[in-house]
Order: sequence, then C-alpha cells, then structure tokens
Amino acid sequence: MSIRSQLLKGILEGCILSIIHMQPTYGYELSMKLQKFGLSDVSEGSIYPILIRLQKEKLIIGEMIKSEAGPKRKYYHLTEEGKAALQQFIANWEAIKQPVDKIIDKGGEET
Amino acid sequence: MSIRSQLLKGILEGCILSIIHMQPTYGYELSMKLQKFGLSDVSEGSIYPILIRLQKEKLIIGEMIKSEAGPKRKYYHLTEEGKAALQQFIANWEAIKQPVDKIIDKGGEET
DNA sequence: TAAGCTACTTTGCAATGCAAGGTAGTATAT
DNA sequence: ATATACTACCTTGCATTGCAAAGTAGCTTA
Repeated sequence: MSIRSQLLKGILEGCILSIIHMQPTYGYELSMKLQKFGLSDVSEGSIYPILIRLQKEKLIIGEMIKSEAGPKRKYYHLTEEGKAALQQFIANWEAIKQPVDKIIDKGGEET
Repeated sequence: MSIRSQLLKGILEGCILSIIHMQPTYGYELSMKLQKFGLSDVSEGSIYPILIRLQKEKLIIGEMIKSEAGPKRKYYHLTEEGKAALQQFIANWEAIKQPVDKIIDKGGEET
C-alpha cells in the first residue's frame, strides 16, 4: 500500500462526488478523470466499491446505458442528498486543510 | 466515528511530525497544540498510538523528563529519518491538495 | 481525604484504499 | 476464424489508521 493511500482516505469519496456533480460519469471514465486531475495511482479496485457504497447511501444513482462502441456503461449522477454530502465534504476539507497548512508551514522548514 | 476522522487518516501523523519538529513536545501537550491549530477533536487515543508507532519506526525519540509540576513527561524529538519523513509527508500533502482543490473547485459549485 | 488536573497506556472496533483476480463485450489485426 | 487488446464492470481479503473507552498513577489544592 502506497504512502499516498492513507492520505486519500475520505478524500477520494468527496472527489468522486465532485466529478460526478460536474457531469454524469461512469466508473471507468472516473479513473481516467482522476488521473488527469493528478490523482494518478487510483485504481478501479478503489473506485467501484466507493460507487456501490455511495449508491447504497443514496448519494448517487446509476443507470446502465448502451455505448456506441464498447461494453455498456453505468452512468452515475448525484441525488439531492449527494449534493448536500458534497457541500459537507468541501466544508470538512477546508476545515482540515487550513490547520494542516499552518502546521507544516511552521514545522516543515528545511534545516 | 466522526466524518472528519477519515479525512485525518495519514494527515495526523505528518502534523505530529511537524509539531515535534518545531520543538520537542510531549503527548499531552501535542493534543493541546493540535487543538489550538484547529484540529479540535483529536483525542489522546489517537495521539499516543501514533507516537509509539513513530518511535518504533525510528522517526522520533522519546525521553522521560521530570516536570516541575505534575507527572513526568515524555518529550519527543525528530531523528534525521524523521526529518526526511516529514519532508516526504509535505510533498505528498501538496501532491494531494492541488488535485483535490481543482476537483472541488469545478464540481463543488452551488446549484 | 477527596477532587481534579496532568500525563501516559492499552484494547478493540470501524472505515477505507487497494492489490489481485475475475467476467464479458467490442474492435482490430492476422 | 482466431488472437490480441481495449473497454468496462465486479468481488475478495488485507493493511492501515483514527478513535472511543477504559485504565493507571502522580501531583496539587481544598
């Protein structure tokens, strides 16, 4: 397990909600979008379980749609609950980011 | 378990390294410093296990020192390995923060 | 003597990312 | 036709980590 994995805990879920909020997205596409954004080592083994969980929690809804080229795709979109959860995630993220930045700014100087 | 807990995973360890890097610190003091920085709900049950782990990994060294008032305190300071680990953490943190900010900036707009 | 603070420690649980492996449809090349 | 590669989905089991809860013990003050 990579060091980064631990940092991603709790973050991935919010990122996935956010990407789906931009536009309905299917799992495989998600992994490529995350890569483009710079979260390069996120595998499908991380993504699909999260999608299933989010759907159980009724934050997203998935629909199988035929693809013109290739296997069928399960497009997900946010529910109203999902939108609320996304806003909550963003608030939590900001509430963590600021203290952490302050802490590493003071303690992380090179010696 | 609070929602924030998940976001803290992997982050707390780096923050603790960073605070100890500013100045040798003991466990109880750490919990108060984290509070002041804004990580308010971090309990001792989170901190001491991390300190023990960091010492096992030889990133920090603890020394019991008599207190003028109250029980003895175990002051921790960073090893060279610990300083390297801190720099590594900061790099990982930056590498996560930027993509996440980009993602929630685009997907997190209110509707 | 009691109460309250300081300070450290341990146990066991819950949540989550991920490696690894699997299934199957489609497209392209040989 | 057959093989290869890509698309796309799903599942199992593990390792890590934060934390609630509970405990131990010294010091200070009333």
